[in-house]
Amino acid sequence: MSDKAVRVRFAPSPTGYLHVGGARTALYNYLFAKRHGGKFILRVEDTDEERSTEESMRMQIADLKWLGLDWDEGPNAETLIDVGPYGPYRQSQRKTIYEEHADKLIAEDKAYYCFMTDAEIDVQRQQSVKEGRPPQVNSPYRDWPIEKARERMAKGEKPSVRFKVVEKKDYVLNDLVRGQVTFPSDMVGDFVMLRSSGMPVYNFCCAIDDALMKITHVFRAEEHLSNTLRQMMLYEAFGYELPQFGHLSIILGSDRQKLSKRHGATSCHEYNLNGYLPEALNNFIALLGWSSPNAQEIISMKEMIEQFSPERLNASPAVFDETKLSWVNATHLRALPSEELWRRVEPYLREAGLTLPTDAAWRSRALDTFKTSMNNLKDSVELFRYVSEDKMPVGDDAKEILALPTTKAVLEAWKSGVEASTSDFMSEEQFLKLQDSIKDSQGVKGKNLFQPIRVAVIGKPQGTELKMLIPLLHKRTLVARANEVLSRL
RNA sequence: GUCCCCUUCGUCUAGAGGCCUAGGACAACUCCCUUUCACGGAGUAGACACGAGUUCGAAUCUCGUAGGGGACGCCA
Repeated sequence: MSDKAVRVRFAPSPTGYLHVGGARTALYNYLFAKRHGGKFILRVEDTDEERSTEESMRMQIADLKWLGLDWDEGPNAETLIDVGPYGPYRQSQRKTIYEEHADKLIAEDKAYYCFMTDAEIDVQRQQSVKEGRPPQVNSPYRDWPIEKARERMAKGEKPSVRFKVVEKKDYVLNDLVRGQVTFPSDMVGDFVMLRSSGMPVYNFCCAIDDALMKITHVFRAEEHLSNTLRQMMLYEAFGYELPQFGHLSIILGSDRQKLSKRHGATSCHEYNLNGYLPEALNNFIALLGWSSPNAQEIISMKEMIEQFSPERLNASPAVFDETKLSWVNATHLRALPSEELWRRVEPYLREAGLTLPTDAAWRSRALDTFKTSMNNLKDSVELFRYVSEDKMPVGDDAKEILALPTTKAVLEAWKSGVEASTSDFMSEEQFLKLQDSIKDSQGVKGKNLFQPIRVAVIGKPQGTELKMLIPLLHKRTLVARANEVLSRL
């Protein structure tokens, strides 16, 4: 590793929400920067005018913030105003930089104006494929004198600018993840640097920006591996120093195809909405392609920063396993102190419109009894519905219990017992005493005793322990629910 | 088609030539705890893609085959 100050970047294109694959790329870059006391830069690759939107940029920024992946340089999360000495950080605002670079290469005969039309390019490509060659273009404008090109431009024609691939040789990349990778230069044809619209193309601005922003290490997805050849050619042409590259394996869906929308939730935003904790998502995606040296499965951001090293990055693709994510999430969730858990759960409960007691002791008690059955924050809604003052639905699975010959008497005894209680909330001991007295007076025990009571409390025969549940419910709710069930008998 | 990358339990992975009778985690299954459900605890089952080579010795190195993925855009 070089002794230069570490500078890494995450460079998303703003087209929709942040994808989990992008989040993992961002995470690794962030971890590497923090591990080495370096800088983490956010650069927006918005050169595709058709698809890029500021709205998407805001969405991705919000997702990054949610994950806690804060950047040192780049657009400010609220104002979008650039922060840092190497701006602008949005490629659409760097056009003059790219033009100057293109002009330099044209002047040095390392690039040229190309007037080929889409149709001409298409014909060539098809011809190449037919002849078993790679579908590269051979531009007839490659060796045109510059004056001739300028004449046509003066007439209003808008050419693209292509890089001139000249020397036939091998480019050797020492990849941090894959080791030595050799690309023959004829793997690519003369590629476009500047579109006829004047907008630069990914490979061109990526190389220039990484160089100008003094990026030292580039962790990015595997699909960019073969792009690296073009970028190496550009670095060479400009005489810039090449950063270190690490090409990450891609994330697959359960069918082993590249993870995409049809696999279900793929954006961080959806996981956020569905009640996943950012620390859990970070934990889970980090382990898709990286492993902790001490085999930790549950790991905090702080620990990941301490432990992260590219040598433990895995080059083979990984399947995104929702079931394991769910476990990781549940584990993080249960480890949260109750005040913190309440803070996270509260928006979901509020959205569901539940009427709940407001005192802290009640909340923490409720959380303690429910968190073992929660896999995500959203699960809290159904659980808290039981202890809210709201009407509860009585499920079909309660029918069998309600049909028991002893049920009616048990529930009448239950109801009058609750009504006789002197406090608003029964204690665990009071409940146990009441249950015992019903057992004695009705001669019913076991399942036939506690299941009807549970139905009269939560509307279904299975669930949380009654002695935990009852003290969370106000007397009037208990009575109302007992009445509701009794009315069905 | 051409080039590049990848291949260890169902899934994520450990593994840097002898520590491997291949370890861990999720999931599955069994048992324990428990008047239910969940949590928790203890177990069981389950993998080196295939074929050659190198070596005293290969999951690990080399080559080939097969399978998967990526790139070959005026997308990123």
